[in-house]
Amino acid sequence: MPRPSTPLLSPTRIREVALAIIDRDGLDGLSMRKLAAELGVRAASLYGHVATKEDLLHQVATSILEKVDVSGFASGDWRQGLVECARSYRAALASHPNIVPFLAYGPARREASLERLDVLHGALVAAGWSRREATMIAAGLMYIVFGAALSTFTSGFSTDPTVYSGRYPHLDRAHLLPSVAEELDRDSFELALAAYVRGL
Amino acid sequence: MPRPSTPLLSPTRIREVALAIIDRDGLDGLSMRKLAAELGVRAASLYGHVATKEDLLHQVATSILEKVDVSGFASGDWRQGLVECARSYRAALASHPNIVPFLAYGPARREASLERLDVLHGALVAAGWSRREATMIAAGLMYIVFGAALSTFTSGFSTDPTVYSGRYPHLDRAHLLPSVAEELDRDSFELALAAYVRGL
DNA sequence: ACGTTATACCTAACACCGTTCGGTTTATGG
DNA sequence: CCATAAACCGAACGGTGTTAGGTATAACGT
Repeated sequence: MPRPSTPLLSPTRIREVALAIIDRDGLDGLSMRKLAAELGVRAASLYGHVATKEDLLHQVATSILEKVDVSGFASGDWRQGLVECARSYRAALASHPNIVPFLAYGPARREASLERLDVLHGALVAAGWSRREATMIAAGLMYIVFGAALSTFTSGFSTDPTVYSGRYPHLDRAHLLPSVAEELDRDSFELALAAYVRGL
Repeated sequence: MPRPSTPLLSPTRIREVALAIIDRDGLDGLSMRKLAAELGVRAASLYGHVATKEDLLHQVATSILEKVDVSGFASGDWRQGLVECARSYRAALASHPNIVPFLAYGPARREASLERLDVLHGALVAAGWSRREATMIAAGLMYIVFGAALSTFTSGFSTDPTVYSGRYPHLDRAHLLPSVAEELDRDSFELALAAYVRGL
């Protein structure tokens, strides 16, 4: 199949299908050959639109990061701004959890991340924090956001009660967790966020 | 080379060299062939000692997690216990940063993690928190520990000042960060930890 | 001391991966 | 109408994790 009348591929479509595969099959489940197949194309054709697989992943990452909303700082209340910014950040990450490990890699190099970081940093400095303090406070917020988005905690529990019963005295009801994992994850995030902001 | 007089391979030696490669070349820098080569052996020989590469990574992960010390709870002061536990956890992770992304994957399934989690959970319940609260507090602590260990924040900055100057008004000194990244990372972690524990 | 067996390594191969090279056909601009 | 560039393809390269089957030796039972 040579040059078709209407192109089969576009950067946008490639990104969308790639993200869909990541959501469905995980980060390791994305291969250029599989992506091409789902686009009705062969792997080599992708390289006319994308420099490399890593480049594609960065594009997908950026498309997710761009949904983070930092307008909460407009209120002037930096604590509220911090909370709303963190919520928006986590929501963006939680909607595509499989890509978070990649997203966590060097976020400060991504333009979309830097723009938001700049707003955050500026608002903190305007509120009276020193530059260094503002950097550290923003870092701490990112710790909680990414830690929560990795969702490494509650979702890792097994649904098989025999894994825990009798072996870990204080975790003998840990098997209950997966059934309410989503709610517990959100509540844990909110608790951590509230405690952090209050403790500043 | 058939059966040598003294075995070249042992689970311990394999784990040590694997970790050394990960520390030196990153998580993606570890391949079974390279690992075998550094052990003076061919790749296939590894499979007599290790079920799979993922199995090997879990073994390495466990060997790191086992160094986490939760004895800080013996003091009876749960806040202090939380802080010391988090410090120990982060120290263990920070000494092998390249494996953290793998470590972050489902830590609650690992025996070494569960043991420590059990101690943490028990101490919080003993201090008067409900089971659910204890779970969430422990989760929040893990958010900060893993978020900080991913070190995704300060270490991601470029050393090239032109990347930032003039483009992000509040980050115009961001290029200074890498030179003091280690100290800033530690301080950011301590600040986040202190704020979190105080805010509980 | 000798034969058997299990051990600990090997070579070769499979199926997959990301990526590149050199075509082939067709849509598009002059 | 022709030249050119676009968009896709087949085939290949070197790499990956992993398996099957082979081989020589160390260790063991008699």
